[in-house]
Amino acid sequence: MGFAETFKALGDPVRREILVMLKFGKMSAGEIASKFDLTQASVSYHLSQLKKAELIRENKQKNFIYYELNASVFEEVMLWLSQFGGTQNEK
Amino acid sequence: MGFAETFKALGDPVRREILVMLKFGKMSAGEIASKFDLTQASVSYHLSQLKKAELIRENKQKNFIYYELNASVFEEVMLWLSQFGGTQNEK
DNA sequence: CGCCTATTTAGAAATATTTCTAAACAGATG
DNA sequence: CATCTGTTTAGAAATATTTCTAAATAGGCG
Repeated sequence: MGFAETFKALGDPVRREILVMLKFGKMSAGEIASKFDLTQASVSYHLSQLKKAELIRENKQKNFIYYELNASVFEEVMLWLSQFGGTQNEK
Repeated sequence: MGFAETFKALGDPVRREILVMLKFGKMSAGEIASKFDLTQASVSYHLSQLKKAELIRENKQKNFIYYELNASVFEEVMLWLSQFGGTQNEK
């Protein structure tokens, strides 16, 4: 799977904010970019990092590219983290 | 809390390996360093990053510094991740 | 086809991270 | 106290990441 890429992707505040935005539904690259004070090219770079980490999926329609969350990788990350006792078991 | 630091800390493979080692019990800085092909100074740097992220705690004894996991921050990270549907609910 | 519109790619500059070597520090011990 | 052991800190070099501007691509539309 590649935890390195996943955690690196999650390490950036812009990328975490993109993920939070996508919780409320899919958005096009342009819509996402408009929420940040960054060029579209920079936001495109962040989207590519999130996609590489498989935290989001893209889906082309007309000449828009829509992005949406990919819940399964979040699950895998949580599973990995749970090995450190991060649930409400012990204590 | 500071998810930026936490995820950045988790993004490095050496640091993830340190965390996995600490699952089996506390270890001194020297013991940890001996498991890597890196100088002690470099491993010390990684330990400082993990400590800054509060993923580990230190505990001095004699002239050794022992490191151990801090489960509570793992919990917070999992909680944050769960907002993205990363548990076995929906579907 | 020729041209919009939405988005990405390339390449460069700025910034941050990782690693090393050398030096410093802190506590125990002879 | 002088020194040894375990570890960190400082500073520099190597590498990676983030951002920008400018150019390229891709698909739909008149």
